[in-house]
Amino acid sequence: MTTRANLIQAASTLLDQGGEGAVTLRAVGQAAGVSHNAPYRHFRNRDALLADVASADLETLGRRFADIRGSEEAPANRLLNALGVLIAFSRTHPARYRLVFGAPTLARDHPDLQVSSAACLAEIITLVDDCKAAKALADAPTKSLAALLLAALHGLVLLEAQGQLQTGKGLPTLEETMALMVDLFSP
Amino acid sequence: MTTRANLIQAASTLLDQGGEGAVTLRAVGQAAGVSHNAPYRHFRNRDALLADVASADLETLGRRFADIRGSEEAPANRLLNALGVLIAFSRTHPARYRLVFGAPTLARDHPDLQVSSAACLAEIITLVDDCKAAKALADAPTKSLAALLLAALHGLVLLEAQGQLQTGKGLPTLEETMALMVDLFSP
DNA sequence: ACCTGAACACCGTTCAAGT
DNA sequence: ACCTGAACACCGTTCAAGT
Repeated sequence: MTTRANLIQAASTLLDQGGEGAVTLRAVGQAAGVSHNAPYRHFRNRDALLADVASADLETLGRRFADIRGSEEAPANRLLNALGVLIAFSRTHPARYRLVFGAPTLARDHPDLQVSSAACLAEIITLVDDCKAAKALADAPTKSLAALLLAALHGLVLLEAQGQLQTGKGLPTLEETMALMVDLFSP
Repeated sequence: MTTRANLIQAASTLLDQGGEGAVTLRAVGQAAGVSHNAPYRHFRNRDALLADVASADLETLGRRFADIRGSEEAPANRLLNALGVLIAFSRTHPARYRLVFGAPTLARDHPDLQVSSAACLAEIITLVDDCKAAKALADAPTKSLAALLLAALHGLVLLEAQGQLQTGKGLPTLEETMALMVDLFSP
């Protein structure tokens, strides 16, 4: 493993364990077995390291979406499965999820991250297009539908994380609420 | 003006001018004309100050939603107007908007903020209920519809801020995309 | 090319002291 | 009760120096 990959891995682990605040360059360096300013040989600064962590996660998610597209499920279920992957990721890696989908300032300043983000969004757009072709979604602009679905999912994740969406005990889960949305978007 | 109100105001202004990173207690203190640790007499720590800034904005937004509910518009337009208020706020005060709707960690640790947030969400729920009564929205659970609308709006704001939603030049605005969503949610 | 240790400026927070 | 100045621990970043 290259030092650069080690640093990205260390930052990911720290994000999972202690949130963004725990990702100090000193902690990252120590976890990767280098000094606290060795990262500067591989990333312009702390934000650039975080942007690369986010890009790596977006590429992994994009590959999983592509796999789902090739699966045997019906188009609407493929779409729901992809959204389910995002929901699961937001629960197992909340800080990394927030970095990927909830850090607009980071994306604005790092074109590479914008590219990864656009590629991931493009996978969702393809899944939505498949649904439209199968008459499983209304005939509205694909980009608008995809943006609304992804946006709603992200907003629900945040509402849940803020405690505004008391889930459980008979109340609908995020997955069920997204299924409702897809249903309402059906023709 | 009380010192406490001065500090909240100073923090709000700093958020608007330089984002969350600009809100150091030293800068807040200086802008309010007190020392850099005077805030500790009024707030437990920096996060508590930020939570109070967010609560203040949520109360202002809630009052505006209540006004909109009492307006002469049709229920669906009242709902769209309320969503428009949020979109406008996200554009004129992006950092404050992010604090209110995109800082789950802050909300989790500050019950007061959760209460303000729930009160604001309750206003949206009322507007959705009015739409349902007027047959302007499908007969799905009100809470789910309201959560989906608010969530989608928030997600779109973030996508736009990340540059993933190239708006303008013929492409739909956030307001138009939300109008599409409300339309798709109509019976 | 990659890494290290020292150093700098900055920040949140605490504390003893003042009125 | 409210405020201040000094101090502490921590952090991102830079730099001179090492291999």
